Amino acid sequence: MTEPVTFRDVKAAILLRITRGDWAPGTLLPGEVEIAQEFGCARATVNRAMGELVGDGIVERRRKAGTRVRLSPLRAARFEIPLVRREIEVHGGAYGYLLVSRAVGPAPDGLGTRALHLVCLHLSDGAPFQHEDRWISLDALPGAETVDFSARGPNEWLVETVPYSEAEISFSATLADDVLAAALHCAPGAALFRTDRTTWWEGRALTRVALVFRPGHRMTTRY
Amino acid sequence: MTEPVTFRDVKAAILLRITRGDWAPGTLLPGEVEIAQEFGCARATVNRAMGELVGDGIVERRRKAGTRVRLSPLRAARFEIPLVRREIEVHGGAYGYLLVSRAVGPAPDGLGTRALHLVCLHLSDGAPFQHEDRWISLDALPGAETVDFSARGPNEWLVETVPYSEAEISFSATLADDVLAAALHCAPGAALFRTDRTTWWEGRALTRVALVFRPGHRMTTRY
DNA sequence: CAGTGGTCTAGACCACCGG
DNA sequence: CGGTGGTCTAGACCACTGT
Repeated sequence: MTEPVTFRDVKAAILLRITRGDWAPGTLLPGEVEIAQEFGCARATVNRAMGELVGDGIVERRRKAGTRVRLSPLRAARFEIPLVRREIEVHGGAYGYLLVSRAVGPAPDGLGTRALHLVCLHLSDGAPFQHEDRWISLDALPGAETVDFSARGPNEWLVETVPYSEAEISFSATLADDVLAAALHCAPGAALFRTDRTTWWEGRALTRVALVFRPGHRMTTRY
Repeated sequence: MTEPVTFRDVKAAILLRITRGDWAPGTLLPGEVEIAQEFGCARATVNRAMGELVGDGIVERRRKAGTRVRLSPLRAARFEIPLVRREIEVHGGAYGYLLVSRAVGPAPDGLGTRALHLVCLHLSDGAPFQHEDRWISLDALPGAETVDFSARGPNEWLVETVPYSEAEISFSATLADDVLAAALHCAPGAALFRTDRTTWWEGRALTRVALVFRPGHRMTTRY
């Protein structure tokens, strides 16, 4: 018996030809049957390898047209969005939490009629790490009104309560106003990294949060 | 003939049970054979559906142990990193480019010995959109020294020359100093969104770039 | 219309790892 | 050890879409 050819073998071989320049951007690749013959494997194996190359943004495929090397490779970066507690603990810090304010009132746009407004602070080794300004829709999550958020952050409660939801997230830069500067122990006018996230479940907006990090924070990934 | 059950059907059905709470976080799911029987399909179909759920961070699988709903769902966001030109044109702007300065000198850390230092500006409808400060290793890419970057940005040349490379990217916030403020037509002290990227090919660092966007820039995605 | 990729099936073998 | 998922195969049908 000869070793079976795995889809990883095929993927690596194809990728090598592309990165080496044998198959330049725009090139039309041979069909699946032909490649399968060349490698001595089943067409399904080639199909899986190609599927991954599509996912990696290396090639494009269209029925009848065939498979082409993308003209310019699709650059996509994947960021994991950890819970603050985990993020701090992974970096070796001791996690701390502080509820700054809590109020119930009319909801801001898109969150229904009534909402809970929470402001909290997440600490690493006692020093401010992240400032959280959150609205929770009481129309969608009435239970939130009676939860005690003085010892544990709302994000942890939300993850338990509605673990699988849709979200939109955006990154931006913001200036430290007096409130943020006081909370994060930095100078007013500092540049801060900011994350905004809105979360839906079954089409209803549940919560909207603005997270502002202490100065110097970075989000990093490889691709 | 009855309709064939697709892997999408299976994935959607499983996902529904999880989001509905029938299968709470931590639950052990039935084995592939059992699910295949329930849905009246081949095991391979279930396997593919489960594979996607793993990729989406919904479940975890281990041989012998079986498939479990993740305790806390893995939150990951995927951002596409477009060429500036495309990013501007997609938003309906007319792309413009300006080479601000060009110099050859000793390379900064990690880029070898000699490097090309370029500063450029990318414009949308004539207004500054992004400031680019780039180093290109002349050890790794000697050809860059003779390229004319006065009419076209170095990113476009790089994409053609080394289309498939490894990169590390990070996002942060930065303050507008006098140079940035002048380039981006904003007030000194404004908060600006910044991207840093280092690119390797076959283990050698090729280029390092800092991209600073005009005030108010956001990076957004859904997940 | 015809050629390409997309998917399903039924069966098989195997690697891994929990009990 | 034995049960689970991981993968390969050979074959088939079909959807899409360029020519």
